Amino acid sequence: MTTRVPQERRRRRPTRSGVLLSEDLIVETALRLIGEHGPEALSVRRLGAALGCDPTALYRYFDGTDDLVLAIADRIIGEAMAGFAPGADWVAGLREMALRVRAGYLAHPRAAALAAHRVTRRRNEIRAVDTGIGLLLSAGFPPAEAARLYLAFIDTVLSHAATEAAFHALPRQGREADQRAWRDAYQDLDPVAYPALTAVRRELPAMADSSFEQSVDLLLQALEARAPLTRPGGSARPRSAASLP
Amino acid sequence: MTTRVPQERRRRRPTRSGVLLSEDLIVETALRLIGEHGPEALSVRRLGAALGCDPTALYRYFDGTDDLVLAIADRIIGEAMAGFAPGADWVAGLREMALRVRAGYLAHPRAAALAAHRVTRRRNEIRAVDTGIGLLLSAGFPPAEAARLYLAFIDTVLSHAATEAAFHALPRQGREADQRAWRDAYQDLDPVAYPALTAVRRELPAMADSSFEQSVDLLLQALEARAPLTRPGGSARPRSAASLP
DNA sequence: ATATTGGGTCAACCCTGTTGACGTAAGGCG
DNA sequence: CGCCTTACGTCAACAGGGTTGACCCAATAT
Repeated sequence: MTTRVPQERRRRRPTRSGVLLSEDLIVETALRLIGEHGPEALSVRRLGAALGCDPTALYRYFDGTDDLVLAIADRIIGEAMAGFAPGADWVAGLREMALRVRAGYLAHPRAAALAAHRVTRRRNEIRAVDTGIGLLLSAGFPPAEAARLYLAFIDTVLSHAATEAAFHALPRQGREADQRAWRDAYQDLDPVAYPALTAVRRELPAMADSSFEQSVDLLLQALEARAPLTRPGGSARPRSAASLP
Repeated sequence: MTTRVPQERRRRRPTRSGVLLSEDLIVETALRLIGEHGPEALSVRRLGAALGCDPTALYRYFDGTDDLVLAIADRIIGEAMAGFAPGADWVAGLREMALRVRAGYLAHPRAAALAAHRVTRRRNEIRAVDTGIGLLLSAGFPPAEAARLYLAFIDTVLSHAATEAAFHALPRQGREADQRAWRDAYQDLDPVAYPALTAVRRELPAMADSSFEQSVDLLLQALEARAPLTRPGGSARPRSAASLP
């Protein structure tokens, strides 16, 4: 497994350009690079150039690109969940949690696309799991069901966020092509071969939009319907009238 | 500018090693390559070597790596949906569709990691979209809502499948380590700092299991609750009976 | 039989991540 | 204060990636 840098770095030596490298500085610069010049700007060489050091100097701080990406991912999770304090309404809490995770990933699409399907098992992730399961427990779900439902919830949120991030991480060309596809390729179809597509033809351009919130809403609706306790916030959303008492 | 090969290829010319190239042969070889040696084994050069042709010959059939990946994705969809004929029960139809897509991606776990997040805009995908939207229309949803809900449905299915495929694509070592993590790393936690995790401690090993079916069930439950028409199959939802003892 | 052109080949360019050797300066220690 | 160790920044090099343009042969259309 990754032989990470053991402890506090004591000895510092400025680079040729006078910069004092540090793990934090490298991660921050990597995120800035991605934010400014697009997802494909993250490479060891470019990162070295942005830091004003030799690219290979980064290998003194990280075992490789993978290790660096994990460090970035850890920071993203920390940023996303920073200051999150759920209230009494567990449905609203889960929804905000979903939106925070999604925003965190979308803020750094390339890093997210690389680290999306990975279980970090680090502090920030553990804290998030505790928070999420806590919300389901507060809804009255017994422990076993709370754990299972949380898994379904977070897997849905994470995999959707990963999908969106992966799309944003595509090179500009492919991204636009994918969006255009719903207007172009799906428009002139044989009505006999594709009756359903023909029926919803005018709605297809909207398929380029994100389904994240729609999916989360559907999931939360189902969770609320199954919850042993009614939630404190009351039924602010129209669909919950159909839920069980 | 995707200048895809217009129609049937008429002129054939064997490569130096005597192989007759074709779009199908290239895609099949790519899938075999990925299945045998992992996703990183897919490169234009290696694929050329496996086919017994010059690497750049592939550019006569695909605009680039991206185009090839889309063709691979579409073939996986085609394999998964082959022979699928939904009955009157639209919920059951969507569920089978979900399971088929999942099985298709799991059959090629390593290719799925590359392909699952893309819009192929090819024949097999278009047919699948038509089928799925058709099922929602048969449930009585108006066109706009059918399109939006289908997007949420298929995005959930695809992104979950991608997550699972990515896990299955891990080397055996890392997979077992990930599963052990739920027993090990999440077991000895500070009960004060992580109360919820402590409460569900005995259920955590189950977190290593898949949440695919659970998530699909939740989604279908929400869809059924919103459907204008009651479904022909009756309301014998497997969920309530399938809940844990 | 000849003209056309699809498409396989080759060389070249610029990008990537990663490694090993090298040397310099920082910091502990006498 | 000055040595000695070693952290770490630098450099050169390697192997592999995608993609392009020129070249030219042969398969087909006429």
